[in-house]
Amino acid sequence: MSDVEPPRDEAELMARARALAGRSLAAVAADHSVAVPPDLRRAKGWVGQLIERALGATASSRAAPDFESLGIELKTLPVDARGKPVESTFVCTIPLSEMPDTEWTDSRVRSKLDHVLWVVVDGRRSVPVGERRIGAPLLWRPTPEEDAALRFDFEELAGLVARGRMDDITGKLGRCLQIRPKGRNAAHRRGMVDEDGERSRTLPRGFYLRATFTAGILQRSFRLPSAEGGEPR
Amino acid sequence: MSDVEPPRDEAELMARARALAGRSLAAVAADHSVAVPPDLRRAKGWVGQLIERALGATASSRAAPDFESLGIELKTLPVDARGKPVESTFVCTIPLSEMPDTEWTDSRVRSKLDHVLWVVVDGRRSVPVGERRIGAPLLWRPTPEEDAALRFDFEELAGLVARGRMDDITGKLGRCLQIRPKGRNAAHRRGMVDEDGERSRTLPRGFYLRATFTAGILQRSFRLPSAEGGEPR
DNA sequence: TTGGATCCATTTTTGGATCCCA
DNA sequence: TGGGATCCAAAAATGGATCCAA
Repeated sequence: MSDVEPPRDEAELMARARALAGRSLAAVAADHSVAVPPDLRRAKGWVGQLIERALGATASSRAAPDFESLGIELKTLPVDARGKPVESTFVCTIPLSEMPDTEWTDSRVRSKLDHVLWVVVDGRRSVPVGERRIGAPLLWRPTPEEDAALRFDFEELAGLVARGRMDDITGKLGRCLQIRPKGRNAAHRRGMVDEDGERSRTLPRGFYLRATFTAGILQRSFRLPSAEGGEPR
Repeated sequence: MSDVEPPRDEAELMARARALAGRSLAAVAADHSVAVPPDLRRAKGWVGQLIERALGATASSRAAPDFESLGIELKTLPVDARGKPVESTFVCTIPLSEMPDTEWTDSRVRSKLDHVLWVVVDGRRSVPVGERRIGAPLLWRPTPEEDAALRFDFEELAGLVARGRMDDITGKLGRCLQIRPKGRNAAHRRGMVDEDGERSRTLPRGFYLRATFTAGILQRSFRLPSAEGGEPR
């Protein structure tokens, strides 16, 4: 069971994901002969990579959906005791040179988010990594409202990037989509050459979904369909 | 006695509250190894937090009643020499984004006020904080008349908030429930983005009960049931 | 007396910084 | 370097309210 074949179709993928629900990370790691780290400080992408293996994602293939033939992206989503995301979700790095002439509709952000398999995982630091359990999977496509909200933020941010105002960009911008540093460390710089042939070096950054946005996805998918009753309290 | 367990039921809570009646704040503070401030200018919530401890309220746990399992909210009520409240009572902050689609019945204000344990405390500034005595506790639920009055004010205020007229709101509105600033200082602003993507920054505000309203609660509970005779004077 | 202004403690949220692997 | 993300110090919000000039 150490190497899993890519799922042949959506149904097979979802069946596998549902089979993981309720299992501990230690159990799944054992299935694939993977060692469990004591904590995630030195193994930040460990959970995501474990789930990739377990579901047969085309391992770390670049610039392509995790399930290439299905066009589906995999994202693990760490949550707290109440099921709320505890972290923002990385989407993709900023293709600086492409940004100026890319519309939302054919942007990387949008194609990454077009079809996502969210796998909820216990993200409580108080629980040892191996004992954390995998939760329900959710196959998601943005609703028209979600797409519009993402587009709104994207256009604002893309506008700044296109006008070369990279240094005016902070993580504070964007209601659901934000831009934050993404790289080895703060000293690291990425070179680029702009449209006028000017060279500059900027901090590498990426697009992230705010936790409030992913919380909304989970709410709408898990709360509404299940319970008729209103809000608690 | 430094850490008090949450009361198991209403009877236990009331027994504890009655046991505090007549005691000085210094005495209760000593029981819990808490230092008494010289005055409340720099320790505005001190009395409330002391009583929380003494009664075993789920210490500073947020967005939940003070006595969670009992569904009871704790409020200290500072009074003058004649037993009249000297201050308005803070209820909750305004959830700006929720206001437009919240009815009185399931508003935060109403759920906060649904069941309140009022603990009367000497609030005279002429008396050193430590020497001020705790008064009688009163477990209260709004009467139909009180609920109707609160609802009337709430609906007027909520209407203004919903229509975005935040800047027309002053503390003068509302006969029993009012909206006043609540925050670090007058310069502080809280950002929000409305449904149309418009950004605005408004002064943080909260709902408060006017002192005349809480005075009425005390009157009706303490005066009428005890004395058959008419009004004094 | 009132209502705009302010103060503290504590929890929650943020967003800049950082880590591993292929 | 890009893709998998989490860390964690600092900021902001929340709940406890009272202050004080007009």
